[in-house]
Amino acid sequence: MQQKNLSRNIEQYILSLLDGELENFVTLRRKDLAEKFECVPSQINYVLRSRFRPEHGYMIDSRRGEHGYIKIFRITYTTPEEKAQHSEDVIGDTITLKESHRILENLADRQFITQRERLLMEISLRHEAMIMEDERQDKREEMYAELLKRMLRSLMLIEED
Amino acid sequence: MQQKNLSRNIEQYILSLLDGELENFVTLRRKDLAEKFECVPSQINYVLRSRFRPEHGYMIDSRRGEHGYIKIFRITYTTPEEKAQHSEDVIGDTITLKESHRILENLADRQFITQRERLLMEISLRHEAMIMEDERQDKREEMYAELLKRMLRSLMLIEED
DNA sequence: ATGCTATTGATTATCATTGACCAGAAAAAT
DNA sequence: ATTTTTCTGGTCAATGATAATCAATAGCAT
Repeated sequence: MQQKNLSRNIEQYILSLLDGELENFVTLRRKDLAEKFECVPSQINYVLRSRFRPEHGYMIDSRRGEHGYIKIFRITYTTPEEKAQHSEDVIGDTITLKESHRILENLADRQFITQRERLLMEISLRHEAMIMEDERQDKREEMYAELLKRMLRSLMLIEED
Repeated sequence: MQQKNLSRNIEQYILSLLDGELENFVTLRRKDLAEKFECVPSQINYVLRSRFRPEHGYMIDSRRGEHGYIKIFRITYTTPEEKAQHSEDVIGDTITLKESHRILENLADRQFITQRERLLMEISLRHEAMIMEDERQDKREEMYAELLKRMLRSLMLIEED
């Protein structure tokens, strides 16, 4: 019997635990969680792997055997520089448009950026991709104009944040 | 048997869903929508691609597999079309970086855009300018990464407005 | 006739669930 | 002190359920 939105439910549960904590981490047992959600233990690993990695803003520490545990940390930043560095780490040296989209989605979900800002960045990336395709050297100013127009048009049509 | 105005009907349906929402987004399933309109699922992708891109003021999040979904965000207002038109008039068909800078400064002063948004656009324009200079065809992904990093780093480092 | 827009279906990619098997730590047995 | 057992959590591959992409047509407006 499959459950509905099992992964999502487990994710929400973990997040609620974190919110309830004074600390920025929560400790739990894989076995117990699996029992609570009536699923196989490896389901927990799947949720952690797909939703609680550093690129999502979390880190995991765990231990096996007797008194085993899983400890989930919410990554916090003390300085803006740390935040910036984290973004750079997540992006790496190369990135696809698809990966960019995923990152922006995540940042917007976590409210690090507004939807407007996300929109701007999506547009810029797409525009850049478009440019790289047909490689014209001249017409630079037309290109600046086009990009700026796209961005402003989008912004003008939306509400303030 | 092809339908008439299929894409347009789907577009209208999605827009009506968005209008009916208190939120600025709507979640739907591609499969269901395709069934409702008695068309192949990929038709939905066509509609999204041709009418709900970031350039149109919309953004899409989606997931595949079990409990997959498509989430459509509306960033745009329908009303201030004149505002957008005004921007386009001001920019014209060509523009220099210097002129762009002045326009953005002015827009920020008048609080049509936030300082963060202005920054994003300045960065995109400069980056685009840089790209056009040395004309390399490959290394696209490095370029996306570089632009995105610049934008995010900048956003993270400035104070909130 | 040409070029843009729309439709379709085959193929590919991604997400979620499950269970069999692997690895490590502590307790128990020797 | 060493070995064995037990009690954890981790990894991986198979499967099924979606959504995305791509290329081939078809329709339509100019």
